[in-house]
Amino acid sequence: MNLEAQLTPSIHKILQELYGDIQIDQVQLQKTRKEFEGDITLVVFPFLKQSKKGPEQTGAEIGEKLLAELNIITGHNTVKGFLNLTISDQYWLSSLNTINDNEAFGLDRSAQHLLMVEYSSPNTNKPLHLGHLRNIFLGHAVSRILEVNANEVVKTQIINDRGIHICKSMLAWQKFGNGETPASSGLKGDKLVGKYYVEFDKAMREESKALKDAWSTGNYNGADQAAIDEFNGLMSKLSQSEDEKTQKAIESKLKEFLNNQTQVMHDAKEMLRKWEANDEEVYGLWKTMNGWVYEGFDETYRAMGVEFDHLYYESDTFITGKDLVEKGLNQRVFYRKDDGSVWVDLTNEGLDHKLLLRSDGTAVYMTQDIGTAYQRFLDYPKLNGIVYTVGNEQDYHFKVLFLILAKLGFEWAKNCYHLSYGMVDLPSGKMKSREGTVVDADDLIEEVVNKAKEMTQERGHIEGMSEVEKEELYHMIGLGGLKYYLLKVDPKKRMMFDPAESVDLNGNTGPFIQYAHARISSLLNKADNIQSVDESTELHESEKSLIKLLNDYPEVIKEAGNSYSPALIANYAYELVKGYNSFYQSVSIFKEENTQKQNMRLVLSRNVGKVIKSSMYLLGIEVPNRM
RNA sequence: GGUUGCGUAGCUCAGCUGGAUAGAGCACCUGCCUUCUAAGCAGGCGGUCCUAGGUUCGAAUCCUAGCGCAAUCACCA
Repeated sequence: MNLEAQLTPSIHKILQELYGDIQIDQVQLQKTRKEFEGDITLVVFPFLKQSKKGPEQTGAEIGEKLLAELNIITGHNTVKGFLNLTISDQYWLSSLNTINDNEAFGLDRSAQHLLMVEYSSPNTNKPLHLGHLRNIFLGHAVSRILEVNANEVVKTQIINDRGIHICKSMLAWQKFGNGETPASSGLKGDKLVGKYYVEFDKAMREESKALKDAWSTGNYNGADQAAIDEFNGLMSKLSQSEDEKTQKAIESKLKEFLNNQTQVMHDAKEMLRKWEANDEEVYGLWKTMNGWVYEGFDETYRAMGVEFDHLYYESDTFITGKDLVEKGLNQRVFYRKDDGSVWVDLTNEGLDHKLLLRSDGTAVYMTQDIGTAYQRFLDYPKLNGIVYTVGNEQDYHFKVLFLILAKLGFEWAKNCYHLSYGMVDLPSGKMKSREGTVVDADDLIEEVVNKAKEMTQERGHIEGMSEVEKEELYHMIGLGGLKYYLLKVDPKKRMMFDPAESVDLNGNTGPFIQYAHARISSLLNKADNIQSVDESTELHESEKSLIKLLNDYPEVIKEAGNSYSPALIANYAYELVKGYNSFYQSVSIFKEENTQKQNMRLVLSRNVGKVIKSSMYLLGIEVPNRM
């Protein structure tokens, strides 16, 4: 139990003795700011009415009484209505011993609930990029944070392995690939498939442009009349549009229309139909190319140091989704329009109508998500809830999904949570695949590791390490820096990714924290026979504030769990390391002649190291013993 | 246009359920390695907490309005 929780009841009781009726929530304790003397501060403003005295006098009065009655309080002073209380060194030293005795300090692995955390969830038509990195690191870290908040966690992803986008890559590969494989080209599987996705897009754009030019000059070349009419309608609207916004809207409509008229697009759609009809050749190609992608992804996940317990594929769950929609239709939760499409009416919930099945009976994204959620609760009957790590561009989607699941009568719907995170921007603006500004995940990882290598060699702390150990170290530092950089920002917020800053080693960075751990390891290597702390040892200010920080750890873990925020852990670890560095610089350990003090400093160091390692583990970051 | 989110130092970000003189890192400037790892430490410079009202003993934090930015509102995913 932390100090505040421990003190509140006794202080409340004493205040009642002094002033009569005082509510317990009027007892507001906070940490004493470092410019004042004391450890914990009681805000006295709420008691002025009952005390009928000024803030200074009231504070002094309460302070005297607390000093007399509570023996862990050894002093007090009142500044402008804030009663600062000093807590005995003995209390702090005793808490250090408690921490020292508990190897799993702050961690509750009791697994009382079963949760599923979904993250990554890529499409199988292109490689992972920077946006996925934030998603993956976040989901992975949140999984670990939930695990130490009394949950068992199943880590999962939903792989978007079917649909028109996959067929595009497949078609382009058929047309232009000449049988190229990852083995024949030396390209990573996901990169190879991504290359053909780009090829498709290029072919479609070229054809689309040619079509526009031809049709603009009246050369329709046998196109059907309805299409020609729509084209001319859009063109004349475009020429009449006045403001920029409507013009842009019409342009994008025109573009989409033209894309849909192209032969390659027709072929891709035909391929999708064949896939749904289980056409042997198409299905075989689909299996092969997805297989390449998975091999590529696995390699990237391994480099990232993340893993999954259970994979879901949309090709397996979209049928379930369709069945559930039919069921909902029968229960009159949904309705069918004349054209055969199926909808849900969410106007009572303040939202709109939402499509669940197309008029041709095929599934949309929402349909698949309904099926996947249902399947998960079938697979795990004890499942308490699902956490979806998905960008905030899909806030609306998940709001709708959870409402639909509730309407279908699933009680667990209320335990589904959208872990919504902000987009990652580059200094040059948004990432756009069209403009080639997408930062590839593999490239980025390689870059940060190389940078770590360069900087580590420059420092020269690694003599005597084997080549393997060195490579591991570079990887640990590079990736640690990258993860920390992406995780230290509040997940909910949009963030700026500055490539130069992400490989920085100084200040609020991953390597800064790793470095502290390496220093501590090196210290402990030189020490022998560390005992528990003698509670009469005299405490230096920097030592006391470090012990206070250590005491905060369990609370930080809880808050991080409640708010699904690894950023709280990152910020805490940074504060702890800053505190440790300050301590490290201001006192000496092996030159200390007082053996009690020396031992206490070693215990303190050991436990700071332990908490650094533990908090970094929660972020998915490894810490070295040397660097 | 409707809805949602955001707006804090030159830049990137912390500031928990309202509490003291708003904090870090980067950048810039000063010091500190014959002492346990200088990827460090100590210090300096830097603020209309978007604006205007309101609630309160007290507001960066809560409420209202406005301005700006972003996302979303598809038989896309």
